[in-house]
Formats: sequence, structure tokens, C-alpha cells
Amino acid sequence: MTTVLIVDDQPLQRYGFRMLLDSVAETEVVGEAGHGAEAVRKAAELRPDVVLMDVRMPGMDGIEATRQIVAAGERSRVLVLTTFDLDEYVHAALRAGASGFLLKDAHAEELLAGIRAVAAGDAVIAPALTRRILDEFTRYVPAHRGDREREDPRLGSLTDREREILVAIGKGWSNGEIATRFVVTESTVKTHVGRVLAKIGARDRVQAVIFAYDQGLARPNAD
Amino acid sequence: MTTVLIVDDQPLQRYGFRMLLDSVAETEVVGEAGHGAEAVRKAAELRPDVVLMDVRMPGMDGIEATRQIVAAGERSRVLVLTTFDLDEYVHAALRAGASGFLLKDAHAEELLAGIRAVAAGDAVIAPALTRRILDEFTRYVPAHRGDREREDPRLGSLTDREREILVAIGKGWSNGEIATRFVVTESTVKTHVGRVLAKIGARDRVQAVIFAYDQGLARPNAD
DNA sequence: GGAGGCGTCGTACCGCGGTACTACGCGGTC
DNA sequence: GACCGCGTAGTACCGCGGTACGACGCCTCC
Repeated sequence: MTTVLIVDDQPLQRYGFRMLLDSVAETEVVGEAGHGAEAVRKAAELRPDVVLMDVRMPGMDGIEATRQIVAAGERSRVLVLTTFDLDEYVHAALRAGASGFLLKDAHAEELLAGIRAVAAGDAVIAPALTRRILDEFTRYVPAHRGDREREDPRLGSLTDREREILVAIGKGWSNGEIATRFVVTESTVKTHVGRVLAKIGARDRVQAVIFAYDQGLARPNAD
Repeated sequence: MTTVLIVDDQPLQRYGFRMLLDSVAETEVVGEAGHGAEAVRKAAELRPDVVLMDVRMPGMDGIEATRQIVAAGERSRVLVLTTFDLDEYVHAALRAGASGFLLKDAHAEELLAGIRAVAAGDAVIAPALTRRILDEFTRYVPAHRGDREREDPRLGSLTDREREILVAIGKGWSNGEIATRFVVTESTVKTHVGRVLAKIGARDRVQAVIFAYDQGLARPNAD
């Protein structure tokens, strides 16, 4: 039996959800909330398995409510539901800690499957949104550390020290800065840099930086 | 009617899928392949809407086959199916351009829903995997471009031309190369570069590259 | 003990990258 | 017309980055 808290500012919408969830044996609606603050309070009080959360609400919106519920360490999983598939909503919701994001035009089975998955600790995203999420995923997420066999062989040719140098280059440090931080002379750094460039086939440190990002050795905001 | 190509090295597994897909009106199995190379060939020949792709196969595996099918610009969407939910597989498959990733223990309805979604241009991920994908997503993906207020204000200060220059820098091009491709003199490029560096507060082009990656203006394998 | 990989350091050289400043034509706006 | 932002272009200068050497000490492995 999965307990559910319904959060939506529209009473009629809540009624619809309640009817649906009451009609199946596996879910039980344990409460309703009409805005974010109430949702946070009731989530703490009722400790439902799943919170069905609308995004657009007067006062505290669903994103902020999700953030607070998750931050409070509640056991509840939040499944965000919205009519609009705006990227901002999706991003914000996922970043806020939501376990799922579905569109309100979903079929009953999809919603129930989503609740089931979320309650089990999994996550769901509406297929229409998954495409976009994946595009960004492949664009931004570096090659997985487990992908040993797909790692560029040139990386393997680097010695430990050279790898460190490459990472330092990726941070945008000059040879002098690298020398200072590594407590060696600039000559040494130059020697290493030269070898690194030769090994990875880069013309200059700029291309080395790109290579480093490519291989997941460097990434934004990593300072 | 959705046309499907089944790729799996196990004849019995293929048989199972074919039985399932033949039993519903909306899908039609137009072919089968027992290994990666055959999959690539048949995808080009049969041009199915969806390719049901197994990962582990002798010879060319499903990941590489997916990569080649996608790279060839086939209209087919690839839905990867596997018994093991290893992160490496998931990452590699998505990076290879797969439109979906499901586990073989999925129920028939899930599989059909997945095929339906993929055929429609959407994407699907098994709920059990979505959780992990989302974790990495929130960890790595920077604030969305739609979040105008989160975009670095320095970016907005750039003129269109300067933006192009920054992108070019991000590709690792030298001033001379940029001049050639933009059909201007190197002097002009230098002027632009200097202004870009001043505006974004970068000391040299290396830091400009990092800034570009940071802002999502540049990304690996973008050539 | 010799060989070789690795990290360290030095010298010398040169060219690209970056700075500073000036300048001009074009398209807008006031 | 006057002004200004923008893209274009040039000259002159300097320093960092990168290359090509040679060299030394410290390991490990044979």
C-alpha cells in the first residue's frame, strides 16, 4: 500500500487525482494540500510515501515546496506534475530533488506506474521530456569513470605526473602558476607540458584543455 | 504502424520479442539481426522506425552498432535492451545516441510503451536507471540556458561577433585559423580576442576556453 | 652493476598570443 | 550632420609558451 499526498491549488484537480488513486487498491490518499507551505507541513506530519506535487501554485510554488521537503530529510518521494513542459520547470524540479516529473496529460496507467516507481525509490521522467534531458546529459556529463575501455588510449600513455600537469592545464593555470603550486621550476613544467602535448597530439595548451574536458579530466566549476 | 528491427544474438530471445510484437496491431517486426554488423546493415536496408538493440553480443556489440546507425543518419531510433543495468552500458548507450534504455525484465506493456515513445521521437529510460541518471544530471549539468538570470552577465556583454570568436577559441583554433575561417585578417581576430578576454575577465585564451565550456558555449566533440 | 623509465633542471631560440593605440567605413540614432 | 557602436585593419612591442637539446638523481627490474 502506497500512501500519497496530493498537492494542487485546484480543488477539482485534487478531486480527480483522489478519485483515480482511490479506485485502485495499491494507493491510498492520506491528505491534500492547496499550496506549497501546506504541502511542506503535511508532508512532515503525514509522512506519505509519495507527494504528488503541482508546480504552479499561488504563494510557495511546487519547486520550492519540493526543495524544502527534500531538504528536511523527509522519507517522502516527490513526483512533480505539471501541465507545461517548460525546461525551466523540469530543471528546477529535478535540481530541487524531485524523484519524477510527469505531465498532467499522462494516462492513468502512466501516473500509477510513476507513483509505483517513485515509491520504490526509482525515478521517472515523462518520455516527452526525457529526450531533452538526455541531450543535455550527453552534452554535459563527462565520460563515466567506468568506461575504461572507451577511454582515449592517449590518456594511458601519460605518466602520473603528466596527468597532473594536464589537469592543471585544464584549470587554466600558466606554466609559472603550475610551477609554484607543484613546487618545481618552470623549466620542469615546460618539459612536462611539452611531453603531454606530444603524447596527446595537441598543438598547444588550448587543445590540451579541450582534450582534458573531452576525457572528463577537467570540468566547469571544478575549482 | 511501427516497424521494428530486433537485434539479439540469442534466437530464442528474438523469438520472444517477435511473438510479443506480432501479437499487437501497432507494431510490425520487419527484420532480425544476430550481431552488430548485421544490425547496422539491416537498419540501413530496412529503415525500421525502431531498432530493438541488445547490448552484449559477440563481435560488434550493441553500443557500437548503435553508434554507427546513429552516425549514419538513419531515421531509425535505437532502443537499447539489456539484462544488466551497469552504469557503463547506460552511459555508453546514451552517448552513442540511443533513444532509450530498458531492462529485459520489463513488462510487456513497458516495452510497448517504450517502443511507442521512441517511435514518436521521445525517449525512455527504465525507472530503475533514471534515478542514477538524474543524480549525475543534477551534479554535472549547469543551470539551463533558459535560466536567463543564471547566465553569466559577462556573456551578455559580448557582441555577436565576439561571441563567434569565443566559440572559435573554444574549438582550439589559433588566431590565424580563425582569421582564415572567418575570412578576415589576423589583426582583426586579435582585436576581437583582446576585447573578448577583457570582457569576460580572462587572462588568456586558455581561460577563455574554460569560460566557454562553463557557459555551455563549447563542448567536447563539437567539431 | 647496468639499463631504462621517470621526474627534475638548465640554456637557448623563436614564434604566437596578447596589449596598446590608432584608424576607417558602415549602419544606426538623436 | 553629428554621434556612436561595431567590425574591420594596421603597427609596434613584449613576454609567455613551446621546442630542442643536454644533464642529473632516483627508482625498479633484470
